[in-house]
Amino acid sequence: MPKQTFFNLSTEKRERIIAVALQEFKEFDYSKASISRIVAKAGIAKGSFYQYFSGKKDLFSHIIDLASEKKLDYLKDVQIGSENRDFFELLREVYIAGLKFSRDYPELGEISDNLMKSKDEKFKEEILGTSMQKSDAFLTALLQRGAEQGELKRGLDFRFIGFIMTRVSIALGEYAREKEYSERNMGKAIGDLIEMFGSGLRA
Amino acid sequence: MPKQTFFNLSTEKRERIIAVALQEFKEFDYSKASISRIVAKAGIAKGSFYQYFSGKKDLFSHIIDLASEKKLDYLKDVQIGSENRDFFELLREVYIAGLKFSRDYPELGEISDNLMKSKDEKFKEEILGTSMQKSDAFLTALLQRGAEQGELKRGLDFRFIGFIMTRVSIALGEYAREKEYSERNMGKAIGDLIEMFGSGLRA
Amino acid sequence: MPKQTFFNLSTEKRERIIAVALQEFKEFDYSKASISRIVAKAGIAKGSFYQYFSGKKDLFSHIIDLASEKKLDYLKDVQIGSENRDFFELLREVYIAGLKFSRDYPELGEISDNLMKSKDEKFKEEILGTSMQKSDAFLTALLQRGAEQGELKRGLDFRFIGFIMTRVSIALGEYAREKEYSERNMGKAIGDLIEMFGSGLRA
Amino acid sequence: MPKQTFFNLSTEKRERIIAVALQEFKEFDYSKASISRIVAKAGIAKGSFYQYFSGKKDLFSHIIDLASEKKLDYLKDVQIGSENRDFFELLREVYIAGLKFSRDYPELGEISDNLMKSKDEKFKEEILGTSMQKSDAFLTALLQRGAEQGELKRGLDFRFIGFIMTRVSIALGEYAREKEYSERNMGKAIGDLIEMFGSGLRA
DNA sequence: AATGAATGAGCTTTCATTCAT
DNA sequence: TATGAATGAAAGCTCATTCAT
Repeated sequence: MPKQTFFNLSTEKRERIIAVALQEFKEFDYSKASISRIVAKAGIAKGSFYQYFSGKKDLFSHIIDLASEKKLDYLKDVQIGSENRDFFELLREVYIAGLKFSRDYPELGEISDNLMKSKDEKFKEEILGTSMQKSDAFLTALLQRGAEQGELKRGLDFRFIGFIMTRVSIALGEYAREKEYSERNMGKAIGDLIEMFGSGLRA
Repeated sequence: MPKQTFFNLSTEKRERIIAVALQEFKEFDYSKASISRIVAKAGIAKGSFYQYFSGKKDLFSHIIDLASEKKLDYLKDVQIGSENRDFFELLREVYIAGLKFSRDYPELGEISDNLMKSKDEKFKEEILGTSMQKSDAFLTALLQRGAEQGELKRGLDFRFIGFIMTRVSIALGEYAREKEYSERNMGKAIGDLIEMFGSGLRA
Repeated sequence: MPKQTFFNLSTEKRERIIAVALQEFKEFDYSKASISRIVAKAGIAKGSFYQYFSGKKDLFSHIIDLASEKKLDYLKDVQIGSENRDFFELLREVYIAGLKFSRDYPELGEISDNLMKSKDEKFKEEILGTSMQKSDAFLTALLQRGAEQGELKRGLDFRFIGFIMTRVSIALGEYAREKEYSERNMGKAIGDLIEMFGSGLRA
Repeated sequence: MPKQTFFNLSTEKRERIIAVALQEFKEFDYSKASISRIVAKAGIAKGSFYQYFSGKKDLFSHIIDLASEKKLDYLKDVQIGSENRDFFELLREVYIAGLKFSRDYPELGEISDNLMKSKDEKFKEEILGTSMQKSDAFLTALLQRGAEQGELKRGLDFRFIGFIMTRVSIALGEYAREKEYSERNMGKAIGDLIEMFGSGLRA
């Protein structure tokens, strides 16, 4: 958590720092990202940085928090609650929500995806902390409910399928970023995906 | 490529060095991996290391080569050529081959998967070089053939589906490593996967 | 160019660093000169050095700049412009200026002379950059003017003579440093030199 | 001095080693020259090198000895002894001898010139040892004799003039190497030089 | 005599973090 | 609160020389 001093800053300065940090963490992975570069680009003193944040990890953690928060905003739109929703429809909406988040906050999307792919589990947990990727929980919960409502085949290992679906979600974001996918094509890709998950690829 | 001196080493020493390096690259990503640590653990002099390899990249590159080589050994078993093979059967075999590779060479598997997930495309290409992940080509070729033989639904974006299948393949390895999946469970997971790709998850 | 941080340092510290660096580059040639030794002698942290300079070359380059600057100060006293100046009188003054510079800044003199003698032309140009040894230009210009005003024998290869005169100028500095030449003897040596250049050594 | 083992080598091998070493010391100054590179190019084992020479310095020293020896051969042709030789004629011959040596043994010439220009007096003496640049002695002796025979102006500081003439001799070699001076132009340059030393440059 | 692997002190450079003002 | 100089451990790498065979 940033120190109070950070929140006392003018909005302009605070946002400037975050914007620069986003650029940095987008361009370089955590260990390569440089505090020196960040303070230089943000136009603040080195010492000041350490008055706002306890260190590099604190800043990164804060950014991941921002990402989780924003992503959750998009996921909130998915009306999971209502009774008669089809699982695959919901899944489509979850994927669409993820893509919209990625489109609107490309840096946040890329940074948090990269964290998700990180192999350093200890670090990952340290950073994600309690916020522990709500979106994963989302998918797992969805799957669970689908199973309970009998929408899904019996006998599947849902933990495994959940794991796969999460990775696919991340892959979807990557694909979108790589190919600069248009809204229309994104729809097509997601369509293919849902089709695949729903009734398979077999002719 | 390691220098000739490396290959002149006793098998014991050569394998010791590789084993230590595998541990290091498994634990740390490329930039954090430390030659100092490696030579200390392997019990060789710093200077000796540089008589064997031209540098850190050379060592890493060699390890990736070993991984590609081993993985290819496993993929060779997949009889893609024979006429009447069903696409999904082949896919299952490819996934199984990948998992067997991961089981038998867990460090190689993890290290090369991590490289595949790296966002530094330039570095990736530099390291993979010509060997350019034969396994990806494998999946894409498979998909292509399946489409041509009319085994797959029409209208799918195969580039996208290929991208997803590759990620899923990587995820499969990760899952296996994480959960120390038994042979039996691995079969189950792959079964679920093929079922999903084939006829979907819908009840 | 040193970084701004270097110029922000207290005069005492800045001069201490330069003094130590002068000693180092005087004693060792560029490639043998050691930053480790310099920081140790100057009593600063390794990291600090790299806050002041971008690297060894930067420091060396700065020292050469100082030398050029100082030397130019001395050459400015030579009134080349005035009409009726005899070439050999001017030459004497140029040599005297060089010697005074060498006397007042022996380390700068030695270091820049050594650079001039270096065979690594690429490195030389990189370091000298635009400042490209103003003193050489000085001698060549002088010679040119002398020739035009008919003060010099016809038919001489002035490029060659200029080359020789520059080397002699450097040799003069070396001689002075080696022999700890007194003011008086320096005058004598230069007198001999001018006599030689002017009317030869023949009895 | 090389060890006896070196002289036991076949002429072919010995000469190959020397040829490679010449190339190396010509291209790099002493401290930058690399034994590893030399043995690689010469196609001998590292250990072998240390059976021929006690170290880098020994090899370098041997090369300088070769240079002194060869140069002396050329200087022997200058008939200093005969009574009626004019000093400036002899000087011309000395310079010509030097240039011929440089032309016939360009590497030896460049290497020994570079050593002469070195600032590390201790190293220089260590290397030159007793052979202590016979050519310098030559020039000084010449000057001495010229003075005694009344061919030179009185009152000159001969030690200084000798120093200068030696440097000029070195400069001459450099100039020849740099400009790929033809035999004819070399003659012209030396002519200018002798004219300068003899009766000066003044019109 | 020949080999070439082994050595290790030394190099330049980086960077998150601390601390005095 | 803001500043930016100070820090030092650690990195990758080089190379003349030694040593065991």
